Amino acid sequence: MDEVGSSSSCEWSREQDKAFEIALATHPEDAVDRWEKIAKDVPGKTLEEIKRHYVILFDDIHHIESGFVPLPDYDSFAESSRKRASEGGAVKKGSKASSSYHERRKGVPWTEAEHRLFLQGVEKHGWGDWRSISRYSVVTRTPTQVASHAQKYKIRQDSLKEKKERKKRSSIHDVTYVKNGDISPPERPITCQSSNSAASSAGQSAAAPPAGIRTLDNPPAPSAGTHAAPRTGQPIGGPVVSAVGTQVNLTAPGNMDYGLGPVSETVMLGVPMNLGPITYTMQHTYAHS
DNA sequence: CCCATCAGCCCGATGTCCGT
DNA sequence: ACGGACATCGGGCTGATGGG
Repeated sequence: MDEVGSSSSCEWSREQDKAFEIALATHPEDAVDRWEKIAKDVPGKTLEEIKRHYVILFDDIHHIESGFVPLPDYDSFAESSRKRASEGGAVKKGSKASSSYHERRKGVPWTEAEHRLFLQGVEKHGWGDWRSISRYSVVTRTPTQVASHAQKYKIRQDSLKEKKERKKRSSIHDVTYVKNGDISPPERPITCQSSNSAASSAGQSAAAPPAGIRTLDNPPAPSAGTHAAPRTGQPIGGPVVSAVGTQVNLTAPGNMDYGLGPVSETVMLGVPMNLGPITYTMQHTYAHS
């Protein structure tokens, strides 16, 4: 499995990697002639190379999950955070993380693809079975990471329900109309302010049905308003929209949101995929060094 | 002992305020 | 109008804890 970096004959460019991942997602496991199709989608790679790459990838993830592979060298991250800390001056409030050598790893934002897989995994394995979800659905994440993501996801959903009709952060712009001299904020701001909170609470409630946890069943209606002023690097709108970070390179409908309905159940279950900005290939490189 | 859950910390991004 | 400072929020990671 250490061939990734070493076997120059089968060097994979970033583009090829991406094409490979997308092809994996496009052609489900049970697809007829799956590998032929995938090979066709990845320029410059033969069927054999495709298969080998898949095995390597799968192996890597398995090894990483199993803890056999030393984690990527996060020293660079640690270095930068250390630098930041020192630049910022005082170390923050008695952080127990001040165990000098143990710097917190920098988080890799969840991609929309991962989150979709997560939702599918929940659907398939049930809420709480993070291990199975990690193993068969979101293979790019450890059970712990899945659980952590789920925790935040749940909190997010709860808060959305709780705050469906009120903004977290008040603003003078919340006042958008006056009713019979009674100056009161509207049930929900009409402003198309695209702050996370606004977009997800106000915007979402305007555009989508009440955010139930199972958003797969709750596709938000298209809303020009919420999508009008996207925040850089953030998927727009939708109940779970801010659960994930940045730049999703999926070719998807314009208003694709997390948990947005008809994700084909056949899409990529149990297949390593890292659409979006996640640089797992990098991690594998580490793993193979 | 393993795993799930919870709580808290940390950091980056964004919104708002305020001085110029 | 613009830009900096500060406040707030969201998301990811980690440690503690409890249950099977």
